[in-house]
Amino acid sequence: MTTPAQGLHSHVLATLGLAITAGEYPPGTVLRTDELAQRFDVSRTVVREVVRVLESMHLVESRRRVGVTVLPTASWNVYDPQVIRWRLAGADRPRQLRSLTVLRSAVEPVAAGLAALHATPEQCRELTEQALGMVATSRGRRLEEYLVHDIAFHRVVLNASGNEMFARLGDVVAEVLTGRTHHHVMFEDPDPAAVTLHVQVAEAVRERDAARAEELTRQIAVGALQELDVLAP
Amino acid sequence: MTTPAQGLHSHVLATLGLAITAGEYPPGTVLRTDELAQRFDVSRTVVREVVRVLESMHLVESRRRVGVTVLPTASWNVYDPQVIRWRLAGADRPRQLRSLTVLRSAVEPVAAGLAALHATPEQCRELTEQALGMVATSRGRRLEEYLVHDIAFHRVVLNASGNEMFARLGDVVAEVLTGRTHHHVMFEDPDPAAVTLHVQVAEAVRERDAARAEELTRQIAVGALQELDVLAP
DNA sequence: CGGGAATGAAAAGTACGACTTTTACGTCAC
DNA sequence: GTGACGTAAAAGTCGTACTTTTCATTCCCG
Repeated sequence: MTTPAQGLHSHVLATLGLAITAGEYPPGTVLRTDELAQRFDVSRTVVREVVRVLESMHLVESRRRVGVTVLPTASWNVYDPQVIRWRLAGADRPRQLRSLTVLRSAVEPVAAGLAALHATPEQCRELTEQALGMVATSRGRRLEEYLVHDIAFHRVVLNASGNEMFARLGDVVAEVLTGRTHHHVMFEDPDPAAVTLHVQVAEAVRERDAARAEELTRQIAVGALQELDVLAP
Repeated sequence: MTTPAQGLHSHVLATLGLAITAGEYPPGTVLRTDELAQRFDVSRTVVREVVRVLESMHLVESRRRVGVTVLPTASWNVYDPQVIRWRLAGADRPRQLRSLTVLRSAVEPVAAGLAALHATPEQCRELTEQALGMVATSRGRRLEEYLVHDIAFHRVVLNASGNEMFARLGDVVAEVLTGRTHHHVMFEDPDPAAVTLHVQVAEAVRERDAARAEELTRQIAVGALQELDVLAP
């Protein structure tokens, strides 16, 4: 249960962050720093630093004479990669996967369209390479290898879009894809239609066909959403 | 230069965060906690807590025997509202506005489509009300009032989408709209076409016409992007 | 002359204790 | 019942002492 931790701070932060995002402390719950220090057997100094970080993620709010109050989900920094990781590791992983997939379905098509306009030759090459890698590993239960190419592919698209906000979603997409793959108990091979679409996106980007790249990526997104509906209706 | 600050921590955090995001410390710059403590005339405790928060935003990295290293822009948590605010207040505000507007153009149409499916009657009412408010204040240089309605409108759409990730972009949109309005020196009235589109989006959502809501919102987004191109080509 | 191990020191990490400041809450007078 | 007031609880701040990690220099041996 308790992570090894290379540093007291990390350990306490991970434990508390996970517990809060998992809903173990309902919103409104108040924690006291002294109590936490005692519970984790660390100094108040360490606890205070952890609380400050949690506060910057809007998971908690610290007020004098009251204590550290757990905030409602609505105010959490749900874009913080750390928060995303905690939530994906916790109880409402399905809900979280759905939210993130919907976000992907909005962002990635537009990113692909922009990538078609801005991708460097190097990025085009990389894109094609990853797409081919997906093809090569799409049969014979080589899901782990497939996943690597899939993640790399989407990361290149997001980076090539030239938009910094899109680029930073690379980690999120990686988490989603990883979560999805590992959640399906990894038996079936990936959808052949999806594989083909990825190859076509690489083509469209190489040919600078923004509209086509966008539309194809939208189809990939639709597929991902449908897959979710099948899994958790 | 130094913010008033109700709390030493907030003050130091705001000052340092702003300085770093403004690029005053190029990536690779190392700061030492003792030095910072001296500079701000606070204890090392306070500085350490600030550094921990900055670290959680991936603005800096703290390593033993080395110090606190400023990280390159690519690793910053650009979705952190605090980081967004700092950057919008700083030097590369134009770049930042553009990035965020592109993000909006990807997200809001999809959100509007979902809103058409999920909006409660109360949300529909609110949407119509804000759209009408925009119409009422769109003439006679009542830009401040117009802005309030505009922000409220987009916030309702994002919330009504039922997707938590979208909902949390409400603050971002608010910042973008505010920044845009205040940056145009506030003389001209808003584009009448945009006003009409907002009214129509409200209609489409009320009538549960997802495709139309999405398409209309896409047009709003296109308008916003063009506006940017005119301002900063 | 080169490379690897021992050594030293610099800076962050952790701990503790004392003190300050804010503020929720209960009390008492009106 | 309402409002002023005092109390105490908890976070905020500080200073200091100590530990741990790790970079860099040096020195020894091959």
